[in-house]
Amino acid sequence: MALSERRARILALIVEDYVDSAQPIGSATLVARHDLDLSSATVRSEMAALEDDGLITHPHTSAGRVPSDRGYRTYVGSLMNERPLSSEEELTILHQFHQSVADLERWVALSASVLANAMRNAAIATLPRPAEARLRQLQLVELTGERALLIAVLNDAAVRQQAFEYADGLTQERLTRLAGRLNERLAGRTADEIAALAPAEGPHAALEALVLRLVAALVRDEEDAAAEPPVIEGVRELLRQPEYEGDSDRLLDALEAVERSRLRRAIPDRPLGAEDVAVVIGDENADGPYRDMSFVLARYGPPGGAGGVVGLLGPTRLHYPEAVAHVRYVRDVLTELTRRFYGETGADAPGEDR
Amino acid sequence: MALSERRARILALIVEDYVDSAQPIGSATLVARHDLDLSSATVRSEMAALEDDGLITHPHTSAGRVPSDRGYRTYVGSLMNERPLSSEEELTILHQFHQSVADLERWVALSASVLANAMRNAAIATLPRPAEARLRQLQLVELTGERALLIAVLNDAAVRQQAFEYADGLTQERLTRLAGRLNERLAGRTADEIAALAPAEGPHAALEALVLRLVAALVRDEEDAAAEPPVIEGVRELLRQPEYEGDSDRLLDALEAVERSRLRRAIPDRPLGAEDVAVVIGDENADGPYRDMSFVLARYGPPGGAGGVVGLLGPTRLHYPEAVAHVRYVRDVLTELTRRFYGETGADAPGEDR
DNA sequence: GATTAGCACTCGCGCGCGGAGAGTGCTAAC
DNA sequence: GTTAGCACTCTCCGCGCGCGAGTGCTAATC
Repeated sequence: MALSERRARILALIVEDYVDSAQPIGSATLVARHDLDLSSATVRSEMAALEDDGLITHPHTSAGRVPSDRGYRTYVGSLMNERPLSSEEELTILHQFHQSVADLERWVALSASVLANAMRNAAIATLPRPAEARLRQLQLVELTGERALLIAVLNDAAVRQQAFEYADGLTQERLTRLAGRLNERLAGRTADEIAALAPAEGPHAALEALVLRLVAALVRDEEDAAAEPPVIEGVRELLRQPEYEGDSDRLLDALEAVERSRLRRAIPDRPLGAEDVAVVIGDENADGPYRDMSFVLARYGPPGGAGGVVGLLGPTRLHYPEAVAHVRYVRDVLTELTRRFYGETGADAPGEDR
Repeated sequence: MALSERRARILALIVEDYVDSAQPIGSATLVARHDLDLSSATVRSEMAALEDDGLITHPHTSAGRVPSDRGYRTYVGSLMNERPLSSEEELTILHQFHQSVADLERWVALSASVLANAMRNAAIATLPRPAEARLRQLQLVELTGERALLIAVLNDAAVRQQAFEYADGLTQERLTRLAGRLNERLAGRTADEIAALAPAEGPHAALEALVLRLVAALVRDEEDAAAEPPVIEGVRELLRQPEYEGDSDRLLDALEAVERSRLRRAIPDRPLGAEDVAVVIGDENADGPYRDMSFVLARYGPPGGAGGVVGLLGPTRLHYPEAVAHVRYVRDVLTELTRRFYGETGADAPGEDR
């Protein structure tokens, strides 16, 4: 079903004009706008053929054409010209990162914010997750004699905490000693390894067992990419898109789509490691509210190392070339920042392949 | 300008009917619905008087009456019957807390969620802030030889972290020793006290000075109630209210109003300590997007101790009696949970008055 | 003097209609 | 294969109209 060059050109023009104008594109308008050496009648017959191929549709008989999801897919897959960012655009983006404080969590949120602003759509980003979570160090802090706080530092420099109760006389001294002993045994271990350990015999066995259980759970959570929902920015930009104008129902649907807990389930497994920038269009999405939206996603972080996902979310009517270019660039910036944050000799050195 | 009993009764009925139906209330409807021993004509003249007093208005000449902000204020201030929750309702709420894990942050979010569900409106809650932040313990963890992580546990059991760089040979051993020394000097101190300390003389003075600065900043941040924006739940419930139906512009305005960063500035200083449950109606709000919304807020947490704010956000057309009752009850639950979390002998004992 | 019945009047809302405009699909000629 | 021409289809928008809810005023009643 290879498209003739002319037909492909027309599809591309329809996509681009429609993305710009949000109006169905008629044959005459198309010819006029682009000074085509074709009559509108010819364009009409090509359009009819494109419609037979399922690449464009009619909202109704007497309206212009609109790309279908398959039309967008074809456009993204083989028709569009990637448009690398100008160095000016790159500088504008870099500038925003340089103005921010040196904090990875802030950077992740900023990435989404930058993308959202540049593309006038919603953007998402997940906090980095290590390829493999290992405990680096733990600390126990007495709170009240019956309550204590377990603090775990993981190999990716994340800090997790968990309060717990233990009826039987907690003192800071006892906790500090226990933490010291456990650190010797647990440092550098994964959740599975920690869970497999038996507590040392002795008067503190019960407390130690409790702490072991909690640590194992914290470390396991850290590996779970779905544990923390992604940040989302630019919801208002998204909802201001013409697709939602005056249509409160669709607007509320979209609002449901951008709920963080829902996004968490919708995105993470998508852009598999190597893939450059993944585009998921309309009905390629499994979950209902995303069926008329598109994701443009990329994984950031050094290969095999700690990483997350960053990208755009908008109606299927997206400026895909710009979107891909922006996501790629922001991803690269974020990868570099991640690498620098964890140190060049990062905890998760390249070479481990999962 | 004391209202006659009858006039007050009519105002109350208008408020209640309008809150229920979201439709302007006409004189005849009012009489019919409540079997009043009055003719619609009498009610009409009372309505005219209420309108002269600025307590109700007309959307247009031939429509029924709608309470004005002042009307709501009068109703809330002296007309409404407080409606304590039934024990059934209380149980439903308690049940939701008991099903959740024992984590204060979770509880705070849950409070908002419970309120939002019960009242079909948005609800907000801020994380507890101590009346006075003191350092409990700190820990230093080496990351890469040039980067390290500072972890501070505060008296309210909050854990804060901050990565930092130090060019000159960081080893875990050196950091652990420094942490031990600093803990002896800093435990129980406030931000100001920490900032005033001079680093000990010696080879580690520069590093110690750096850490001191960072710790002081972390502790100071903790006292700042505005540091962390409130959680918000039930946005969709709010936006489904009839005031926004089919009116995308108002809907987007409301969406702006529920942005966390905006809420942070809009709420915290409001419900001053002792006040029971504070109601802020419509144009009593200073910030634009809240001018046609109402807050029902309460402070939670033991008096003088760590606490935050929890409450409702909805259109001015709110079920105030139910809202106040729900906010009060959830506040009480949250206060109790906070107290229990920090221990009965909590770090911030009652008696300190700021 | 307060209350009420009666009535004219107002105004928003929903509905059907008609014309304009944009665009299509088909056919016949180039 | 391409194009001019044309009939046809639909949406959108403005208009007028009648309905219904509700008001405000007046005059009669308790």
